[in-house]
Amino acid sequence: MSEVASEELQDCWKKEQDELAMRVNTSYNEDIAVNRISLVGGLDISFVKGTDDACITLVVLTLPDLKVVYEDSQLIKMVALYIPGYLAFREADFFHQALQRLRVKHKEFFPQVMLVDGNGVLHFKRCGSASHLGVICDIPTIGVAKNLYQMPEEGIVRNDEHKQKVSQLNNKGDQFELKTNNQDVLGMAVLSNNQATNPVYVSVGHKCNLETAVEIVLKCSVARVPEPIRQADIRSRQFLRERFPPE
DNA sequence: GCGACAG
DNA sequence: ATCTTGTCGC
Repeated sequence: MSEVASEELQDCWKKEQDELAMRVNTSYNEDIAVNRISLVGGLDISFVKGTDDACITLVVLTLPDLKVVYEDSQLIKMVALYIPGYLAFREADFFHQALQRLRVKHKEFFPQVMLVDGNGVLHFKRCGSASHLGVICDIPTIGVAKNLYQMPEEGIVRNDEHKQKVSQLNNKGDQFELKTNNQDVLGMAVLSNNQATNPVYVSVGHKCNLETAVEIVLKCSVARVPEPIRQADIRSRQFLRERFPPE
C-alpha cells in the first residue's frame, strides 16, 4: 500500500473513530455487578508467520470456575494494515461476526462481558479496540493490553517514574492508576499474578466502569493474561498449527 | 518534520 | 503480530 493511500485510509478511520468515541459509555451498570456474571468472553487473533492468513477465535468461559463452554475459530484473510491507534479497524468486523454467530447458534452462551486484547479508553481518542468493539456490538467490554500504549502528549509514558511504580507491584491485585496530565484516569496497571513482574494494562471498553473492569480481570486471571484472552490465543494458534503444519 | 506507537 | 528451550509450579 502506498504512503498516500495509507494516509487517506487513516483520515477515513479518524472520522469513524470520532463518531464511535462519542458513543462510548463508561457509566456504572447494575447488570455488570461482578458477582452476577457467569459468562465472560475472550477474543484473539493469530497469524500464519509471513502471511495475511489468520485465525480469529472467540471463546466463552464460565465464572468463577473459568471453564471454556464455547469456541469459535475461523480462518480469515487479513487485508487491512496495522496502524497503531487503529487496531480495531483490522479485526473488529471479524469479532463482530463471531459474536453474531454466537447469538444465532448458542444464545445461551452469549457472555455478559467481553475481554479484548488491546485498549479501551486508554487511547488518544478514548476509543481503542475494546471500546470500538463494544460500541459496534452494543455490549460491555474491557480492554487488556500486555504493553503500555504510550501517549507522550498526555503524559502517559513508560518513563522512570512508571518503571518505579511497576517495580513496586508485588502481589496479585497490586495496581496503580494511569493518569493523564489533566488527571484523567484512563486505566489501571494491574499485577494479575503473583509471579508476574509486569502488569497488564486494564481499561474500560464500553458499558462498565474501571473498578468493575479490574475486578473482572482479576477474577479471570490465573496466568498473567486473563484466561478468556489466553484461551482464545492458545486455541487460535492451535487451529493454525493443525491447518498450516510447520515444516 | 521527526519520533513515539496496543496487536 | 512472529521467531524461540527448558523450566518451574497451580
